[in-house]
Amino acid sequence: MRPESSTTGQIRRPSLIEEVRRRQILESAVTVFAELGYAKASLARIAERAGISKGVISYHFAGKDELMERLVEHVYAEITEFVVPRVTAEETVLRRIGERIRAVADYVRTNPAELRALTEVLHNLLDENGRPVYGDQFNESIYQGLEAEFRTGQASGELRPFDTRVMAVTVQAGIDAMIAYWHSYPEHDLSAHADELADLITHAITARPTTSEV
Amino acid sequence: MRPESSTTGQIRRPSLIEEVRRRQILESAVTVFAELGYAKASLARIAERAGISKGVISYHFAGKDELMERLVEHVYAEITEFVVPRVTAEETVLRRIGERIRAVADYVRTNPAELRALTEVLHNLLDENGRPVYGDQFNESIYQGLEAEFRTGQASGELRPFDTRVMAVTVQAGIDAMIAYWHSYPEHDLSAHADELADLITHAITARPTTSEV
Amino acid sequence: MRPESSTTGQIRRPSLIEEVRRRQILESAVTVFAELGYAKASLARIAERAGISKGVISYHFAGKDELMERLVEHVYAEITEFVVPRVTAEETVLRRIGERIRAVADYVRTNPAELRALTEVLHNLLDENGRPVYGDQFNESIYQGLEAEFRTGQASGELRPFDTRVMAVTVQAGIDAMIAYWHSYPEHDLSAHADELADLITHAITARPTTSEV
Amino acid sequence: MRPESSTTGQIRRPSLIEEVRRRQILESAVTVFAELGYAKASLARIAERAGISKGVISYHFAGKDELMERLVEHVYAEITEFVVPRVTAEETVLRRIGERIRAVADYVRTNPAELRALTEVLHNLLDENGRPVYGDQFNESIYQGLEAEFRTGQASGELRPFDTRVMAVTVQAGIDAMIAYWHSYPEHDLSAHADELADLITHAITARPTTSEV
DNA sequence: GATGAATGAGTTTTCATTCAT
DNA sequence: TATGAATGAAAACTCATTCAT
Repeated sequence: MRPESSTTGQIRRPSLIEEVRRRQILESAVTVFAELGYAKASLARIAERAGISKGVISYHFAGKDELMERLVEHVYAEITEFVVPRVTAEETVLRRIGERIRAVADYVRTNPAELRALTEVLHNLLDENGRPVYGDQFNESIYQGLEAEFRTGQASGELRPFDTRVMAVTVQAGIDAMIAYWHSYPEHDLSAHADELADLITHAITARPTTSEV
Repeated sequence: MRPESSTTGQIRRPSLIEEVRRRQILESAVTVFAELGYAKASLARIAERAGISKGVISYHFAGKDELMERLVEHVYAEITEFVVPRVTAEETVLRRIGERIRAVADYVRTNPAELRALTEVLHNLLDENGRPVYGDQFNESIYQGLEAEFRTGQASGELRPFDTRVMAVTVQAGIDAMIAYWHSYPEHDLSAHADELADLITHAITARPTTSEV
Repeated sequence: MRPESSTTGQIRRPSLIEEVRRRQILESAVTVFAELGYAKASLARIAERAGISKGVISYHFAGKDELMERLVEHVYAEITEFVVPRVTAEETVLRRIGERIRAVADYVRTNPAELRALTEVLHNLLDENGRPVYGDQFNESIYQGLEAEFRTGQASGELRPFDTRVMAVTVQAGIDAMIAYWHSYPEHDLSAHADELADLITHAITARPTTSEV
Repeated sequence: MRPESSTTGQIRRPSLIEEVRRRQILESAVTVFAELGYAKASLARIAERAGISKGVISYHFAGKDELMERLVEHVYAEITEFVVPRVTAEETVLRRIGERIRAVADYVRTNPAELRALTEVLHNLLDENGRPVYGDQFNESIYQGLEAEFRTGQASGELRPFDTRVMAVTVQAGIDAMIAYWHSYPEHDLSAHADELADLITHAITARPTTSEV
């Protein structure tokens, strides 16, 4: 058993070697979840992929659930680290939205498995009561970030009035769908899709005279 | 074993009682997939919910995979039956798009389990090689239907020029996300979301002078 | 999965063949618990002894815990069925106590494994909070039966005054120890022990002038 | 590995620090066996309780079995040290028996975990052939001590004639049951039980005219 | 002396599937 | 047609033990 907490109640600082092992296990888990999907991603296969025995996983993680939670954190942190600097470097709301889309596309092209694994876990992991662990609680922070952008743009007159929550949900859905589509059709031009999606959203949100008649 | 084909080589016409049983099983399956999620939906639980023994399922379906494929067909047919007449009754492209969104929202409000179950199976079912059975191949017909609409509108000048495939993927993603969001937050106003989403898409696709600068 | 309850909520009447299987499994379990002790009595070994696969046990019992609870009931019922008629046939308190002891000794000589298995489970089975499932709640009914006897005898003047609870605990302990001793030393004369124990208890409980000076 | 014997063949004299460690481990083991029971008392939990790593236990004890054997010795020695002086201070057989009972009760009230842990190991520890390590071989010395007392009393006429082995087994069982009962019902008056038990045994063994008719 | 790390056997349980009746 | 019964593989997890540092 990995010493989770000492009798002094201090948080144990993980040793270097442990850090390496955990990372290695997480990366195997990413591969396996991405390739085999949630339902077939067993600890045995993750261990096999990592070239270690099953027990090692149990040693470093309290259980499969903790492993998956760490996986989510790990991938999410990695994406954020990649995307956020590129977004904040832009100066207008429209450019920031567009850059967000392109940055995610770039990340996904470089790390094709990561986001797939993240999605698998996010969509399927249930808590002990059968409710999704990351229902939309997970997306919530993304939505709030987008809504803040939208409100800024609406205040400045750059953007038209619209329901920011619906827009946020839809924009994020468009990004996710772009990725899923590319996963299904790897020969699809991801960059072009990203540019087109950015343009689509620009049309949807920018202020200008229009007559909705749907 | 259920006689799949007679010695005469004819396709066996399912008896009435068989049809009833299959429908009963499929409906139990829908409930169980919706409530428990893909990973926890076992044949035992589906049988229990239907009040029958597990063997019956094996008798009427070749296996769990076939049951899931029939479930997908069953729900998809049901949705289509509900949505298509409402869409085709509309006369402009914009109204048809809007009606499609609202019809799906109405369906989902009346049959909350159906689409959830469909999503679970669609997202998770893999073939014997571990590839998604319904990658985006499943969405393909939806995309093509939307693209046809878009091209009609573009030809008539009603819609601006854009990549119809990206638009189709994004519109369908917006609809799916609307449903998923409502599943997470049942108190969310689904009708308002549908209207807002229709408006959003209208802005994104209608022709008018604009200067994209994203 | 064994159909535990139908949708009608009726208690399922176990079929004959199921009854036979359950009895067979319980008897294998008795043997294994008696021979290997609680800690080494695994479902695998019980199945092996019964010549069936592990799955069969899971089919007929909800889990290892239910199996053990059924084992306790099974053995306890068997002993009671054997002992009670012999005890109730006697007419004085002293003879009933003596007959109880001898009857248990006779039972144990005929069924050497049963009581050993019972003791193993009784002593070791813990509930989910780590408390003994059959703490003394199990002995409680035995104690109360003995106390009723004692009070009857005390009321009639046949027995001297004493704390009936302590006496009940001690008498039962004497019986259990007799059995355990015989298990350790199979060549020990169990009948003679039973007679001697009956005599011992007779001295301890009968009314007559005495001067306690311990 | 701990050097069990040097190359000179001498028995290694354990260093002070080693002695301390072993005692610390044994005391943690006592706590864990008492609280969790035999089946759930793992080396991991013992190490955790002691605030050390599992490896330390392996260093100081050849294995879990040796640890348990040392635990038995340790607790047994402690009890003996506590009980024997009080017993030998008494001058008649009856008083020595009574004092033995009361001393054990006093010990157990002061050290509630010790005897519980002892019982757990005694009842469950098996040798490599699956036989109990401490069948009644462990009780043998206790029985012999009691039998010596009884024979002394019988020789002096203080006690009536009876089978000393059966009496020894029963007296020891009465003591063990007293403790177990108190463990189950901590609010039970242990001292009163001890006095009553002593009285009970006095009646059972003292010489006086009686007509056994059981 | 002590530790963290790793192993591999063994545990219970779940499950899709098969089959005789 | 339907059922109860059985199977065997695979799952997650626990554990005593070993070993390099």
